[in-house]
Amino acid sequence: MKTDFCKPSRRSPRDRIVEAARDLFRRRGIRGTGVDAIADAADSNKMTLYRHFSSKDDLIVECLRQAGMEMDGFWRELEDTYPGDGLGQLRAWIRRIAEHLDGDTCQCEMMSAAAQLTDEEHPGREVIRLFKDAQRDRVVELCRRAGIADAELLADTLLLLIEGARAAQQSSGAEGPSARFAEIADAAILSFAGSGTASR
Amino acid sequence: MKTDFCKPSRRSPRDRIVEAARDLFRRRGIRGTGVDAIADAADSNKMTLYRHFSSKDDLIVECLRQAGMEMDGFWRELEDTYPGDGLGQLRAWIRRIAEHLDGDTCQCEMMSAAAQLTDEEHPGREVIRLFKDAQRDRVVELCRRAGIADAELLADTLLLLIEGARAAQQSSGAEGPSARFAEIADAAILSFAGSGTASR
DNA sequence: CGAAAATGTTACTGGTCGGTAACACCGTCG
DNA sequence: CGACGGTGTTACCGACCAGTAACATTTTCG
Repeated sequence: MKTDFCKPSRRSPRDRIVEAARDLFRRRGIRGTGVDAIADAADSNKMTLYRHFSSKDDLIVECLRQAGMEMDGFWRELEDTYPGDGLGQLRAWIRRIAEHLDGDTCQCEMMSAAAQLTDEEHPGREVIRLFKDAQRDRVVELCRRAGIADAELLADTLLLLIEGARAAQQSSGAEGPSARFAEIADAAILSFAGSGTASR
Repeated sequence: MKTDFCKPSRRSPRDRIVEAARDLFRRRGIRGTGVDAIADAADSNKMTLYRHFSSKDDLIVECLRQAGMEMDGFWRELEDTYPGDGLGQLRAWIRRIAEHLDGDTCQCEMMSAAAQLTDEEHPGREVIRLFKDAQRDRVVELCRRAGIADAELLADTLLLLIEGARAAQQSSGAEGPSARFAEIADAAILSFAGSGTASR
């Protein structure tokens, strides 16, 4: 039995390290974050870190994997909330992103990581690629279920708008073009939904 | 009189340093590029670099400034080619960006720099902010001249699509959503142009 | 309890990086 | 010529950083 009644927030060192790493990577960047700082922020130490991860790159990959799994969880959550309702899920997705834009932390580590892992051979890039591909497939499927005629085109449009909103947030700040992201994305959906709805 | 007939490509060390820095920053990232590598690539040396720039950050700022000036030149070029034709300039702008997407180098250093300069106090962030604001104003003006009713909304839409295309290029590769950027952007312009044209 | 596994602590290595000092070189111009 | 400004070369400093070794401590569990 775990005696976690007095330290309920205390998870395993490994989990704390990954959590701390993700936080620091978001705030200070991947290259700008040293392993000592990660271990320190995780209230652990460098040795324990290197017992769980063979290298910093290994830790980076794990962080990206966890970020991807969290997104998967969100997708499932959406499916549960709007079962079979592609349009509802699309809209909820957009709403969620718009909310998270205002937050200080750019929720999607994938994009900023892609900008920082300049080495094309970095193992993390494969994780990013797989995630993006899966995300695109999912969005295309949602568009299709929403009865959009050219589902791929709307999906790509929305994906571009989303990545753009995140990027604009970083370069132009919250008052820049990203401020009207939700409005713009909804308009895109509307214009596609109006032009053609499939059979069922 | 300068005897530059035998070395016409040899510009001043300062120019070569900035050029080399911009190239390396694009390819290996800002944090991933050391000053030694820059001086070396510029066929110069670290001392000369530090005689022209007080620090690496100073050099970064100069690189961003030059990138901004090049874009200004492109805007003027557009105005000369399509004088007074907002729609033509918008379309040419999109075409140009789409072409540059395929290239190996992400032409706009501003965005990737924004992702890498995690320090909010970095002097380069001010340059980026100013550039983005000016760019937005310019695009809004073009939309207005194109007779778009809600010029700001189309401008923000296009800006999001463009930033998104660049970001998607980095994370998903050239075959991702960015492949259809031009198509999507043109469709956005069309949908706005159809819904309302101003007086003159 | 007692052994084993996991975790923590300290100190270290080898390398990189931003930045500087001292000095030598080389063209220009008076 | 000679002074001088811009440039190149070498060596160095201090800070940081990824990763490791050796040892002490705590936790887990039979």
